[in-house]
Amino acid sequence: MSASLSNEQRHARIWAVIKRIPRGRVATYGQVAAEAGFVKQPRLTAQALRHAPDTLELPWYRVINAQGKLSFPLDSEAYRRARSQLEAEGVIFVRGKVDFEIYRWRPRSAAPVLD
DNA sequence: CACCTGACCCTAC
DNA sequence: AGTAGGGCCAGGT
Repeated sequence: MSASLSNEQRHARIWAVIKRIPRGRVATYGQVAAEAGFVKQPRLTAQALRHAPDTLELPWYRVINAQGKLSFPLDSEAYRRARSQLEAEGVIFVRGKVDFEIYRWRPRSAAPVLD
């Protein structure tokens, strides 16, 4: 991907992807990055989220790590807010984890996997 | 320029 | 299931 993109441009692209995650679905940091055109750069998603202004009202809680868990300390406010939001949308946690088979976001624009 | 760190990921063990 | 180490890329010091 172009290395001449500014951070704001990169963040904006990632924010746009996050906005597309539907209610009751989740996506991983790596998935979001790849969807925005930044393969193997999951940390870019984390960075974009960290810099995201609240006014954007992004569904940040729908972005979880590749293990199906929330990337926050269990006793943090962020964890509680994210988890209750997801549960309010119907996402079920089993032993602190989300089942990707059920809740993973599958964007239509994704490259078709022909087997 | 050389580390160090991160709302990460993957593969072992 | 939990931990360890390496990989990855961008920013900060």
